[in-house]
Amino acid sequence: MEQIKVTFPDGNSREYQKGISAAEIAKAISPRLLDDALAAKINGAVKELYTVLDSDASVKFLTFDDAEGKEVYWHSSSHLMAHAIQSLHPEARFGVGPAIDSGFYYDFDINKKLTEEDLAAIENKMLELAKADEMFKREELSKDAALNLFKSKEDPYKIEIISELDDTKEKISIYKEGEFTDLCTGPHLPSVGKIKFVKLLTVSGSYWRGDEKNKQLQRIYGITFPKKKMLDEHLAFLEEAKKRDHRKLGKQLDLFSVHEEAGAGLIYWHPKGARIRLEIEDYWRKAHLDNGYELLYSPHMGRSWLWETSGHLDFYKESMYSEMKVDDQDYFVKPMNCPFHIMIYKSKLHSYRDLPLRWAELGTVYRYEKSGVLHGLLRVRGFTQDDAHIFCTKDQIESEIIEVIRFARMVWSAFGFGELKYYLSTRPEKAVGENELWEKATVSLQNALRNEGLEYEVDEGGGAFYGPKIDIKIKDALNREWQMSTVQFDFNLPERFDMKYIGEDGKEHRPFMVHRALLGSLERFFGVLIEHYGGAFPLWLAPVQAAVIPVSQASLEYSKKIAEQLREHGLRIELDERNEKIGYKIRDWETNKVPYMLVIGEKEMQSGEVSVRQHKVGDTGKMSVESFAELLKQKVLNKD
RNA sequence: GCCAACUUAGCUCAGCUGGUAGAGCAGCUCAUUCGUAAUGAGCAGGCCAUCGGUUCAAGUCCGAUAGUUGGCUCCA
Repeated sequence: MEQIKVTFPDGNSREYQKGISAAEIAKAISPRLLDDALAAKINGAVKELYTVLDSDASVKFLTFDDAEGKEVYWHSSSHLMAHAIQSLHPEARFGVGPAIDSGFYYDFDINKKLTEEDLAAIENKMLELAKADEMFKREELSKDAALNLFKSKEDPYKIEIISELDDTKEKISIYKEGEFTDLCTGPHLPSVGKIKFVKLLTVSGSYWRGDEKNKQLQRIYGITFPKKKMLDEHLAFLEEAKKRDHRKLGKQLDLFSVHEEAGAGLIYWHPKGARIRLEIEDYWRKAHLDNGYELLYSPHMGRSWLWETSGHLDFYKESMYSEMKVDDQDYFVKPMNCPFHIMIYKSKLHSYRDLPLRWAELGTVYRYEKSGVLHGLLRVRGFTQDDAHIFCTKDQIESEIIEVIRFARMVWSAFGFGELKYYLSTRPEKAVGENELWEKATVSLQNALRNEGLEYEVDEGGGAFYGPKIDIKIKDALNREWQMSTVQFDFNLPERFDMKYIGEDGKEHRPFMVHRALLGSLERFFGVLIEHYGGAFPLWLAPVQAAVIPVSQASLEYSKKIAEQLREHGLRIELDERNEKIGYKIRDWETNKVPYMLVIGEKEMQSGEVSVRQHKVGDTGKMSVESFAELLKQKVLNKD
């Protein structure tokens, strides 16, 4: 019998009989591996465990610990859910059901409007079907055969998908699992029995293919796990995320509000929230001034000429608020700051010696967002961007981009976000600007990332029509990713506004323009920050840095002096004058997540010290007022 | 905008199949003067989101409007 050589990820290789399946190899290695394995990566492609090997190959067994293993697991779970829905509601027709980053969903068309209460029944059915432990059987078939199959099942969505496939290019395959057959590329688990723990999370409407012109289907999101512990941990994570919800904390800590009577999606910053914003802005301004930026202020509205010239009235109108008449002229509230910065640029003739210009503004813009997408601070209709525009020459773009990336990293680490992810988006099919410009700009973005030694993902064709870009995502304390920063070239606006500078050669040249936002918007950033810190802000941002708490009225006068003394050090201090027991007041400041509490009673009056209690830590002993002030000032300085 | 759920005191929530509203916290007053996560008593607080309908009777049922929440390609 012919032998083949199989190489494993650790570099070792072994000989097996030709025609052996991946599952048999796993079994030969250890029964435990066969048990844990969900699929196999054969020569770089994820395949079913029962895949047969006919020639030398590299094989990696995928378990639930691998991202690709999870994907197979959750994708198979979506089939299982569809199976359960079909057996409970035979009239159901199915859309698509992929695995997602955290679980899976399936879209389907059924007569009944499902509510969250119906999910339990589907969950139970899934567990029941999983017990039957049916295999996922793959079959390949021609386009006609596939069409006939789904015509017989009267499933218009699958028919639509198949009719767009080309079976001369790719095989059309279906998977059967017990009674349930689905169009699918796979790969899948060997059998549904691997799916042990199920939690269906939400049911919602979703348009067929995400297009609101199409029929709205129902979507169920769910997640599954092989071990109970994993499910429990996931549910605990969801619970923790709920606790940190910025909308909840915003109310609880009196940071901000939104008022339906006064308009949805518009944020009111309360004194404590505004205090935090002020600290953010102060840091932001100083950082920009220290890093070669100039700061600008620009109007909140502009005449239609501006928006016609910029092109916003052509390609951005649906996100802009309607015009208002001023002296019979149409004015628009700004959705972006860029045209204003360009007007400032154009207010005089520029020499190449002026460049680069780095102009930043905390610019408040208003954009129409559909009512259904508004979400606390994260998706709003009015917000302040930490916007900047860089105007430079061709020779400067690379160093400018390097500088922006370096600056972004510095700002993010100041706010406690060390782990960033970078995404480079290149030229889409429809684009303005010459190829050479795109090439040059894209290379400069690439070089900037490489220069900093950063890993990045490339989204081919994912750039805006006016230029390539780098997006930066941050990871918060719960490991969730947020897209925050963006650095975008713009080949459109300099052209439209006919921007120029006089070069060394005495001739007119077009400057390069880069849009750049780091925090994105202060509202959204604040929301992310609240969740990242769970409302317990670091000292330098905390609206109240320390509360001075007299044990009884007897030490009130002395406490007042201490509070005053600390305020003179520039610290944000509150004095708790309430006639309550010490335990009550401590509890109150603890729940308000104030970093420090100073307990002042008879003993402290005698010794002239303060008793320091730290949030979440507890009593940390006595020290002098001055050394406490110095400690705090040092921590503020270090953004500790 | 679309689908679903939701909207009751400042906040968090009860209020069963229709019979005109309840708790805790917060607030105010009084007593207490207290040593590291809730002292006690009392008072006050609501056009039950808004508008309309069904009914002898609506917080409760129906409809509309506004808002909130979860979603609306992470592509078989």
